[in-house]
Amino acid sequence: MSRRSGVLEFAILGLLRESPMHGYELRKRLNTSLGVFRAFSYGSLYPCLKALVSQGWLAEEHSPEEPLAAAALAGRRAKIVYRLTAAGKEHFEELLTHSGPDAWEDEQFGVRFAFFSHTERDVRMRVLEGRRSRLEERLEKMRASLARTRERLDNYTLELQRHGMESVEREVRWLNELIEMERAGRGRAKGLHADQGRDNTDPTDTTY
Amino acid sequence: MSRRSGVLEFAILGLLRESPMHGYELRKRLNTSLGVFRAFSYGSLYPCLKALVSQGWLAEEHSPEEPLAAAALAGRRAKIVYRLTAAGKEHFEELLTHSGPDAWEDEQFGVRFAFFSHTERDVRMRVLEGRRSRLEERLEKMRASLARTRERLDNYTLELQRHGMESVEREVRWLNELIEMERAGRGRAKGLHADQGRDNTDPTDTTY
DNA sequence: TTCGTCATGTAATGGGTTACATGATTAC
DNA sequence: GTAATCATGTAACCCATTACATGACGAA
Repeated sequence: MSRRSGVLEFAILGLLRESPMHGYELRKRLNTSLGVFRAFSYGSLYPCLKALVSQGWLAEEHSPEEPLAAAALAGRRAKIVYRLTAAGKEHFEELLTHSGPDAWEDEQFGVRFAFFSHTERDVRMRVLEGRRSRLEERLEKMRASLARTRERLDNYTLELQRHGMESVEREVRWLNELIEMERAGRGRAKGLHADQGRDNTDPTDTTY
Repeated sequence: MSRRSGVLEFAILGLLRESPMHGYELRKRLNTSLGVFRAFSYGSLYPCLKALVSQGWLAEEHSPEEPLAAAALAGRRAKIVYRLTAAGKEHFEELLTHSGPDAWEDEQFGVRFAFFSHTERDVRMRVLEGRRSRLEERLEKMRASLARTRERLDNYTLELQRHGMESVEREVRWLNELIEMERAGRGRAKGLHADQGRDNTDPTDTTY
């Protein structure tokens, strides 16, 4: 069995590294912390959690703070809190440092970046620069294709293309700034995660 | 049977509306004309083409310009040129005007826009405004969620979020300009597709 | 004559959603 | 008491990719 998504797995491990959570909350975080980049449904999440548990990377805790045994006997379905095991933590650390060449592809880059505060500086640089050259390569292809086909495209298609290219160029500039800052020493992240006052009581389902 | 993708189908019909093509070339166009938005593989394309044929929307033409019968007898596999049938054209026109509420979702908007020169002005306006309000709604959610969680996010996550929001804001501004232009009468598209000098002889596989 | 591109196709697999089913807890 | 939200889960399906298989054509 089953369900090894890569991004999803990575994101779950990363979020749980900060603090234990149950699935429902995990999903909300998944769809906000990771920006616009990804949105997962329960149909993906829960099976993946189970898989990670059977891998030994997560452990289930059947809500010890259960409001007492009153309901416990009647097969009452409990909140399941997931927590990263030692092995899981180790595995996540592995994934963080390894970061193969698709760490800078569209699907992965977002999640990777989201956990940069847990990532070594040199790895961060590799990923940022990898991403940048990936985008520059893409830009070149776009420019070439545009030059070849410009005159046989209608204005809307042209405008679409132009806007697309500008988006990519904009991301390149963004990466340039980030790389600059990393180089300058002040990584804009103070170091590890800011762990003050996590309360966990906010409403509203946040799927953009 | 099988393979009804929505976007892919739409794009194929739209591209073939301009001129007949065989699958291979169709794919290249798919991955350039539609900008960064989509990339399809043959594994999707060919089955879809077959399906569209059996729907009666496309017709196959087994390359009449075959360099003569010399090879024709030996079961030689021919280039298959696909052409839009009358029914297909009608169906595409249908799709263009109908444009339900997911015409302005991420998956569809790109293709829709790519064929705006075949689209009535009022439909164009509906789609552009629909897209814009979709994005504004998204922005609001992002802002709200950011306000709620700002202080417990590390700087990288924050930066990711910020950049994500800016991207959306940028697209909104782009839409504003487009809507403005549509209103001003000069739709930036002269009308129909520019049909001069289609030569069809360019190299290089263009998948960004 | 071999290499790169053109050209068409299929089966297996992957990664995800939708829709459904269930039930607890909170707020009105 | 009832509606919304919290919470967990499964099965069926969908859309697309990957890997593979096949072969023609042109240029070096």
